[in-house]
Amino acid sequence: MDAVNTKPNDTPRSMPKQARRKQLIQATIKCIAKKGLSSTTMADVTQQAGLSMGIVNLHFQSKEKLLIETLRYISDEYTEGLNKIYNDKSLNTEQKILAHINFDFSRAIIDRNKLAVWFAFWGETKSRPTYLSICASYVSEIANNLTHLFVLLKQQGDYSDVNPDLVCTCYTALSDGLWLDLLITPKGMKPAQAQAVAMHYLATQFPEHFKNETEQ
Amino acid sequence: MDAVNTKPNDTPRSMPKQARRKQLIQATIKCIAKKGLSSTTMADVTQQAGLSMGIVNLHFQSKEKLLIETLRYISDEYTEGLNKIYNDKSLNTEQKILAHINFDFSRAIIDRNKLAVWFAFWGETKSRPTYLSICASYVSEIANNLTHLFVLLKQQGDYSDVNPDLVCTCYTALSDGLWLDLLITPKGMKPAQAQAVAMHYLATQFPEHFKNETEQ
DNA sequence: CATAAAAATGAATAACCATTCATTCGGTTG
DNA sequence: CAACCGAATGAATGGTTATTCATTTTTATG
Repeated sequence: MDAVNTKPNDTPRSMPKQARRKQLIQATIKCIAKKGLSSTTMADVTQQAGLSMGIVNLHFQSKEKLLIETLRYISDEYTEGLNKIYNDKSLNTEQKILAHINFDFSRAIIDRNKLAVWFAFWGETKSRPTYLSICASYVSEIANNLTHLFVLLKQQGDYSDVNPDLVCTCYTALSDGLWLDLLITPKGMKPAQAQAVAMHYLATQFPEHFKNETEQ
Repeated sequence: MDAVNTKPNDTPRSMPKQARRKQLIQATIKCIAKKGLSSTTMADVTQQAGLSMGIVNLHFQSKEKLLIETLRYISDEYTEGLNKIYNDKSLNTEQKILAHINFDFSRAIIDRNKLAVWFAFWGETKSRPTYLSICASYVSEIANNLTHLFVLLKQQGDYSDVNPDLVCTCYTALSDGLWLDLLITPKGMKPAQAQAVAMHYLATQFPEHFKNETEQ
């Protein structure tokens, strides 16, 4: 009978519409993590948010639209975090790549609640074109940016054999797979360890820049 | 109004119980791929199987048990395929690793219907202890076997810097991430290409054994 | 303070769905 | 062929759930 409050303590009715939507989306994330996508109900979500039954339909029209906005929310959070790094003029190429990896395994991203949401939606992409197109668009955006970073880094060392496209595909897949480890073997795989695995791969491609620090 | 028949054309009532169960599990896989886990109903599954409503409860007691057996089915298919390779006396270490990779990207495994099922269940592991324990057990079984192969291969070359545990974790995560690519960007990522990415990683660790054949 | 507008409520509704079980079907046995 | 028995059927049941909307509560305005 605990944990029934995603609401920011005081939630006046005057708060902007967007804030209430965000509150409901965050409640949805918690519910999907707690009960699974297939058995989160409107009642669960609204109760988690500390609000009443009709509220979701008021703000999102339907459950399906709430789910779509939830997927969009975590996609946007991810791509915006990466874009901020990519656009940061104070970082050089190597630093941006390091920042990218740090971000991929940061608290906000590898939160198991959110990981559960990612996988739940991925599992439905085949049957929901809307989910698929949201995923396809963030995937291609990120790939473009990251590949470009690898192209730049390639020019800064003896890396004639490196294929930036391949490295981007490989790094991205590796990172997704490590997220799975963090989700299903939380006791066996810690965030720092996952990040070390990702670094290990980059060290194979850019040894002059990313020292292999694997100890033990 | 097509595709409503997973049943092996003739399905006499006399067929062994196990065969009917398998038929229903295969129908379940198709339904999860077609409609998503969250909206496959008993009616969908039984209709897909060409049978009547009550049949699932007759053979599995409940929908939940059918789903558990479906997860177990694809887990077993995967681990049994790998164990067959691992136990094949006619293969040496290098050949076993190659066979493992071939298997990971073979038709039967990267079938998008089954990939959708994997991800759907992974998305529910956080809320379903039973799903989690099934996943945890196949993960550790495979890791043990694959790590052992890397230990053996390490002894067959100048690989003193290679960490077999790390390579196993990295390869496994990479392979899972590539499955995701095959699921959500089927047009951008082909099976052969995914396999090439996996080979590319292994070539970084065991260059004497796995030549890097990346062209283009 | 009075009034209007906006936001939120939650009981009622209608649709949906897993499960049950009396009945039917098909194969086997003697 | 008759009698039997396990397998399969599918209409009926009861519980669940998304959605609606008349009502209430809160905020903004003059």
